[in-house]
Order: sequence, then C-alpha cells, then structure tokens
Amino acid sequence: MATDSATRLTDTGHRLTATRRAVLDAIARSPRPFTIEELSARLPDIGRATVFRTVKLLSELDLVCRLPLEDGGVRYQRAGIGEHHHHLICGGCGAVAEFSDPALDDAIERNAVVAGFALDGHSAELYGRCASCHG
Amino acid sequence: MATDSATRLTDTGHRLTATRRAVLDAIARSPRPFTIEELSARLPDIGRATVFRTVKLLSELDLVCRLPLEDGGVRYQRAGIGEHHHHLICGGCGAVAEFSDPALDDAIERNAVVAGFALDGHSAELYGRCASCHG
DNA sequence: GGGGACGGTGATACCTAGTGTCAAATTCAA
DNA sequence: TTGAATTTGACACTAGGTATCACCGTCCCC
Repeated sequence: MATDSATRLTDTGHRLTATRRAVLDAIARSPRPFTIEELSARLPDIGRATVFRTVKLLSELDLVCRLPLEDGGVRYQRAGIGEHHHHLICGGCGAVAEFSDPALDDAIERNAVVAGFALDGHSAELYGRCASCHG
Repeated sequence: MATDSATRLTDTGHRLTATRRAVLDAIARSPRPFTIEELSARLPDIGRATVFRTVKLLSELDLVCRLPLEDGGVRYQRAGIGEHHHHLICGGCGAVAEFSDPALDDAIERNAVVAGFALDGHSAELYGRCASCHG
C-alpha cells in the first residue's frame, strides 16, 4: 500500500524523503479518517506545516481524500478507489464509504449544461448513519 | 424581500431587532455572494460575532445559503429558491446559479440505500464557468 | 569526489472562519 | 411599566491552513 503511494510520488516527479515515508506510514496505519492534528501528534518530529504540505500533496495525487464533515470539520482518509468518487460519511462512528456512480455524475453534468456552465469539477458528500449505527 | 425575511424570523419565534434588520438590509443590497468579513465591514456598528450569529440563524431558516467554494473559502448569498437546492458556482465572476433536480437527489438517495446508510443530508456543489465567463 | 541547483523541511508568524463567555442592552408581553 | 428572556458586543480563543525564510539533503553534472 505505502509502496504504491511511494511509486506514485516518485512517478510524478516528487521526492520520496524519510519525512514523507513517515507520513505515508502513519496514514497507512490509520484505521479511521484522521485530522491533521491527530496525524501530527503521531509524528512529533515532523513539523505541522510539513504534515499539512504532505497531506495536501497526497490529496492532489489522489492518494488521500479530504472529507468535509457536516459540522464544518475536516478529516482525511487514505483513498481506496483511485478514480473520481464520492463519500458517504457516518455521523455515528465516522466510517466512510466510497462509491462512484455514473448516473450521479450525469445528473450533475446535465444540470451544468442546462445552466450554461462549463463544468470544472464538483463535490458531493452524503451524510447519514451506516448500517451498524442505525441498526 | 427583506420583509419576507422579517416575517420568517418572527414566525419562527425570533426577535426582529434593529441589528437583524440592518444585517438583512445589507444582505438584500449585496449583488454578489459575500463573505462575513465583507458584510461586517459594511456594518461597522455591529459586532463581528453578531454578524456570524445572524447569518448562521438566517441560513438555518433557509433565508441565506452558505456556499463552500472550490478553494476552501466560504461565501453566503440570499436564498432564491426556498426549498432544497444545489449551486453552480462560477470560478470566473463568482456568480451563483441555483437549481433543484429530483434526478440528482434520487441518485444520491439510491447510493445511500445501496451502501446501507440512512441518509440525513448531503451537499453538492458544482464548480465551473458561467455562460458569460467561458464565452 | 566536489559543488551547484533545487526540492523539501521546520519554526514561526500569520490568516480566515467561526465559537464560547459574560456582562450589558434590548425586546416583547403581561 | 416592568421584568424575564433574548440579543448584543467585546474579547479571547479554536481549528484549519498558508507565507516566509533560513537551513538541509539529494540529485546531477562535471
């Protein structure tokens, strides 16, 4: 896992430093979506700004997803599906399910066309309770 | 416009104070989506915290929409459509188009069901260039 | 192997967006 | 008019994130 990420980094012309390896490692070990502060706390020898920079880089490379929460907070997660996808975020346990759906993307594209917009991108987050939390 | 908003406020058990009237007025005069700082600058006699509180209240009453921008910033806008809707945000001029689309909401609901989630809410923002900006 | 150039890092200061507290002021209704 | 409840302003504080800048380390070329 971290190996793929390492390859992705070097393939895109970035350096694989000890610092980045440590961040990738910490992310790989995260069972749940994490905040930068949490990640940073687990990497006491790495500057906060560097953690921000690294996570930003990883999210630009689609190795990490940024999850805007319903309450305005933000968490990050290792990306599962590589391509474009959306998230279902559980307000109970914080679990995140990824999905991709051409029908959803079509609906979005159609609305842009109707409004005369040239679409650049979009965001769609779904908030609710996962199967184990609303059982 | 501001009158409807005033009614909405009192109907929901809130007080219509001079301060709130001033904020509603400033919002009604905003030709474009605004930031709290901009709004606050136009209301020098009203505390920043109060402007935040008032805009938050108005957005809970669906009188104002919160617009998360692509770059992570936030703007607000007087709500046009009263009910649930989505936004198309122009990265050129900042214009915002509202739309509502049952097909889009259906696609969202369907994905939640497939994943076994009980859906509470969702956000969907579209980013692009409006007709006059990509002409 | 030596030495740039350039990418990456850490510290620090700063920024934007927003909240919590609390005393003082305002509003509404009786 | 008065009193309870709501609202307000000032201020301190938080979270999330960026800018700056000097220093470090790595790669590449000679």
